[in-house]
Amino acid sequence: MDDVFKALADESRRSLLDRLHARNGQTLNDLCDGLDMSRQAVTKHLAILETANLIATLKHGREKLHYLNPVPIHEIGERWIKKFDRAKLVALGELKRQLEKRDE
Amino acid sequence: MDDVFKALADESRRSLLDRLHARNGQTLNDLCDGLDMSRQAVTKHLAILETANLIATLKHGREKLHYLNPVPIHEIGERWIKKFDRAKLVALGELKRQLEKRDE
DNA sequence: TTGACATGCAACCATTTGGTTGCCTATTAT
DNA sequence: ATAATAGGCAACCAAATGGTTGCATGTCAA
Repeated sequence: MDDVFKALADESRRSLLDRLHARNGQTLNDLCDGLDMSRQAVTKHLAILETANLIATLKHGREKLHYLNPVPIHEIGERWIKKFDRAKLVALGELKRQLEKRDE
Repeated sequence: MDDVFKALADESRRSLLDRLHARNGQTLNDLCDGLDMSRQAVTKHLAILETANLIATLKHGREKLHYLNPVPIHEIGERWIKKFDRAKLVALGELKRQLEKRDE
C-alpha cells in the first residue's frame, strides 16, 4: 500500500492515471503527447505506476499498451480513507472550551 | 491537493495520523512515544501534515496539542478516488480479445 | 529563582527522486 | 533491404526528502 501512496504523490503520475481514465489502452507515445517532459521521464513514471499495480501493460507488436487498474485506488478509499470519514473536525472554539476544562 | 498527497506518501506521517485518529489532541512528546526517530524528525513530519492542513495545532502553555483534520482526506475520497471507482479492471483475456479485433 | 521539561531553530548529511542525454534493440512500412 | 518508428537501458545530475545533532527559548514546579 505504501507503493500506491508513493506513486500517487506525484502530480505527473496522477495526471497519467487521469489520461488513462479518459482513454484506456494508450501507448507510451500517446501518453507523452503534450507533456512537458522527455519520453524517458514518462517511462519511469509509468514503471512506478506499474510497480504499484496501478496500471497493467500489454505488448502488442512494437507498441506497449497501458491499462488503468483502479483496484488499488479503490482499496485506499475502502481501507484507509473510510476510517477517517467518521472523524469530524472539532471547531477551534470547541477545542478551546475543552482546554479550559483541563485546568480545573 | 498536491500537498495532501505528498503528506500522505510517507508511512511515518500516515501512522501519526492514525495515532491522532485513535486519540486526538496529543502533544509532540506523546506522539514521539515508541517511535524510532528523534523528536525533531517527528516535528518535521508534523509540520508537513500541518501545511497540508491535515492537522491543526493549539498551544497550551508549554505544550502544543495536535488535532486531526479529516477534511482533506475526505476530499481526496470525494474528488479523486470516486472518479476511478466506476472504472473496472478489464480482465486480461478481454484485453487480448480487443487487441485481436484491432488487427482486422 | 532555579532547574527541569516541552518545544523551536539551524546546520548538516546521505539517500531518493525526477529529470536529462546518448545509444541500443525490435518491429513495421516502403 | 533499409529506413523510420516504438520503446528500452544506463549513466549522469540537481534538488528534494528524511533523518541527525547541538543549541536556544519559553514555561512550569520545587
